[in-house]
Amino acid sequence: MTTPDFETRSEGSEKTRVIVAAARREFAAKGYAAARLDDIARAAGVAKGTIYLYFDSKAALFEGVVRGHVVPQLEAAEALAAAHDGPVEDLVRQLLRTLCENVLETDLREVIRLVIAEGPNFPEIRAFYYREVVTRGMRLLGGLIRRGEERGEFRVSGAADAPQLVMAPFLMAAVWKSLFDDLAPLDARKLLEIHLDVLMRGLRAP
Amino acid sequence: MTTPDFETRSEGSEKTRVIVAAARREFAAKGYAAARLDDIARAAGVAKGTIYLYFDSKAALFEGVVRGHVVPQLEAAEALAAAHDGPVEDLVRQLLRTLCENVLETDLREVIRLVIAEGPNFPEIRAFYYREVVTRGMRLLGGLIRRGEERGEFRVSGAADAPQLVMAPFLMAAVWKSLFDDLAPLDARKLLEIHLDVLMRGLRAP
Amino acid sequence: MTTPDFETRSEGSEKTRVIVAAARREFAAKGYAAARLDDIARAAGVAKGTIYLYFDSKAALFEGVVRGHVVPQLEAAEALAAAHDGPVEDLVRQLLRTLCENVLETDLREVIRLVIAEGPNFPEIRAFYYREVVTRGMRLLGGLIRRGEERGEFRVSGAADAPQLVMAPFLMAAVWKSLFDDLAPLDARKLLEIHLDVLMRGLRAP
Amino acid sequence: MTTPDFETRSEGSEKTRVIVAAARREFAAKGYAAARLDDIARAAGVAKGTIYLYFDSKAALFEGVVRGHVVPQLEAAEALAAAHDGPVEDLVRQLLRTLCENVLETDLREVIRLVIAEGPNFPEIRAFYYREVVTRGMRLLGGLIRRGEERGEFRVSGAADAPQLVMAPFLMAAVWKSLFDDLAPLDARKLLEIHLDVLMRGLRAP
DNA sequence: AATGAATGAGAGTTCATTCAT
DNA sequence: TATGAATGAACTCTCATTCAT
Repeated sequence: MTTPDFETRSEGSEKTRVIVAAARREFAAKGYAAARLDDIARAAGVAKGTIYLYFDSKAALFEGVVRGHVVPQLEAAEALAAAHDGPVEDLVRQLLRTLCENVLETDLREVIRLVIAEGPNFPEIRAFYYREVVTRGMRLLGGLIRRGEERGEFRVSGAADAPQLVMAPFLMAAVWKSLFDDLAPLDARKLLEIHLDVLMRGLRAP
Repeated sequence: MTTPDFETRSEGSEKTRVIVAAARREFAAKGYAAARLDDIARAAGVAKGTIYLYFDSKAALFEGVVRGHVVPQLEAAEALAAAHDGPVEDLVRQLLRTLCENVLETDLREVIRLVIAEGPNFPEIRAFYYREVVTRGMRLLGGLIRRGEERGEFRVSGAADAPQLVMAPFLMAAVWKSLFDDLAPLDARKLLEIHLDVLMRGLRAP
Repeated sequence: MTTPDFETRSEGSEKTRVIVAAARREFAAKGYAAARLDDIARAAGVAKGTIYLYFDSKAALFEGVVRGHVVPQLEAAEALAAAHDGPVEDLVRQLLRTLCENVLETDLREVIRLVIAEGPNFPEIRAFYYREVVTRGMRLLGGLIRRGEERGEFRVSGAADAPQLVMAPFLMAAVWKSLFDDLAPLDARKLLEIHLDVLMRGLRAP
Repeated sequence: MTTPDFETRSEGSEKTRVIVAAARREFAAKGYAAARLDDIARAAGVAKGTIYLYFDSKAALFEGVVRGHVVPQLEAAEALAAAHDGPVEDLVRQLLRTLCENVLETDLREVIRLVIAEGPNFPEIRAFYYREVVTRGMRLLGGLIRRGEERGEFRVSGAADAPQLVMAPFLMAAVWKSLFDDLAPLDARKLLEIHLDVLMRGLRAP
């Protein structure tokens, strides 16, 4: 009757994964409110009632979607950073390129839009996302900038306290591709390359 | 089914303005689907049916919200740019500061979040926003960067073709404040100042 | 505040007639429930509120429609019968022909359909119609058949007690033309002529 | 939006039959527009939403009512005619008596009134009724009259082309009983007997 | 007398959730 | 574990009626 705990849920069964994947597609396509459990069930190839064996509610399913797909990306980034040795610039470039490939150019970017869209209605998702994604991401990037300053690669600017600036064009690209790509396709890689060029020149020690 | 034209709607009557303002607050707080016309009517101090004297449907009301409040900001920016004479850097700084004050620090920033959130469900709003806001904004900024290059202020980089980079931290701040400000308040002005410092250093001619 | 009485209402003013005529068209086209006062007002060239100066309610307006247009037909028939001297058959033929021309082939036949359609919801209309139209019509026809029997034109059958039989094809034609005329046009005159031939042969004394 | 096909709907399930029966009663009592789905659901002993599992809309439910209950009557009549051998007069008398018993004296006669009342608003119902009921009925009766003429029972009159005349008193009785039976009860059998007497005398060969 | 903006009760429809099988 | 028929609360939208002007 109760919902299996998070581990069970997100890694337990193949069926869970199928449902979450179907839910991600429907939520991304219609938004939280307009997505129908009927459609999610059909897309997942299960009966509607079955979803309730794995998730307490539509809201819990939505949480499952957000939880299940973003954190791994960040963990990969953290691992990359930990392993890296050498110029910070190279690492930052590599991180953004990887994210571009794995997120911007897949439907994971829609999960970002969903968090933006539904955040105010889902305090727990907002808090989870802030805690598990935003904080960790900002800490990672802030640390890299500081490392660059210490290595003498970068001049000392306020940027270590504003790591959002590194990610801002990434967010811009995600939003653009979600909203306007049919009206004006965006070459996200190119945008990010120009961003990195300008940013690095702006950060570099004289 | 169709929306009365923009002039009629947004400037027609005091009542229209009251309804749109109430709708903006409700949509911002709950999102399009979860906002209830009952609440909008109550907040506007009119009866539910009255809304339908001014708007054909909930969707049309939402369009009214988006249409009515964003374009004027952009027009102000265009006017500022047209009137400006002198270093481009100063103008760009002034534009972002003005937008920060008028949008980021008011509930207009919620309209941006609403467009992101509901865009996929409202092709007309998406198209309108792209046409009237995004295109015009990008054209304005791209033109400024090019002007800076011609004036010898900026080196020639690809940035004139990626004016999104100038606005990206603005978008980031808008999203952050909408989602996380209670968890981690963001000083948008400071973020934008650091952004401008780094950006200008990145753009400036050697 | 109160509604002017029936005389005032139905004969008092030109405006009343205009409203009732517009109402008849709308009720005939859409039925009572689906007809909108907005449309009736527009068709009558008056404001919606004006209708309420002449009629207490939508129901009262509907009553006005039924009252105002059927009784005169019957009175004309009664006058014709009173004035007639000669074979009953001729008179009956003339009556049906007149009704055909004045009712079946005008939109008055829609009023008949409206009474059938809405009767159960409007006890007063039903009672009025029964009292002022049906009873009088049946009395008239029953009297004519009896007169024919007395005159030796007709054999004595039960028909004087079933005057509905004379009118039944008239009702049939009214309904048919209202429902099926676009699918299968009915020549009401011809139908009535055959009816009269068969009927008279059936009634005639041997 | 579309209606599931006839077989599925009217014979599919017991539940369907229960809903349609309840709907018939409510529609007959109030008319299409004034009947409330709440009441239909309560009368059927199901929840309001359940109706939508079986019918796409109120209109589809109404179609179900009309479709489900009239055609079988006609089929019975056709079977009777096919099986009959002997004087046409006997068969016609028998047909009308059967219809009187099965339709006029049951609430099926209300379905007829509903078709008259709502036909103009339901083109599909009108077309269905014309095609499946009216046409077939007229063909059947016209054929019988012609058979009578060929057998020498009837003289050759135009009646074979006006089979509506046979049914007209039936329609009259249906309408009368629906509208006026509380004010002036009609003995439908008696009316039809007189009709048949007069009609047969009118049709018979000299 | 006439207007038409405003009202608000009421209806059809949807869909997350439940539960007997 | 899995199903899907059934539920009923909640929503948007309509429109007869009112009333200040």
